[in-house]
Amino acid sequence: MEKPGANFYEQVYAVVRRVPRGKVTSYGRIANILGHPNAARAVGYALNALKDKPDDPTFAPVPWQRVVNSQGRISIVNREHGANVQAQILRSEGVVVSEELKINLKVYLWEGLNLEEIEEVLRGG
DNA sequence: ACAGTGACAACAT
DNA sequence: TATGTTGCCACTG
Repeated sequence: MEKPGANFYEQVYAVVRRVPRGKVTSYGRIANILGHPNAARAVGYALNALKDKPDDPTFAPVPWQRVVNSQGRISIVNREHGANVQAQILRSEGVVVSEELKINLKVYLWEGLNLEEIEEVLRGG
């Protein structure tokens, strides 16, 4: 077993790994899927913690770039060569990101998970 | 045990 | 549309 609290992070990662290439979702939607409707900030915190994890080879990569805020806007400021890193990665996946770092959720919003899939995630998948 | 922190979200101006 | 404010939560020292 793991310590209780850390499980939330793993659940967040499990959900994000299900977001397909070319689609995006929001911090709040992930929190909702996990049954914590008001834990959007914690989701962001969990993704931020990824910076310390990639070293572990048993840790499957998480497509963190597919998570944006409820307005469909990128919430990170990481820049490289004058362009937002997250925006560049998303564009490489086929997602149209405007100059203002906005994404049309009407087009690129991930449908989410059905009940069965959610239970699977909560079980640790 | 407890106050501080952050990749949010909803609401009020 | 653009700020500013408030509520939330898991994690950390």
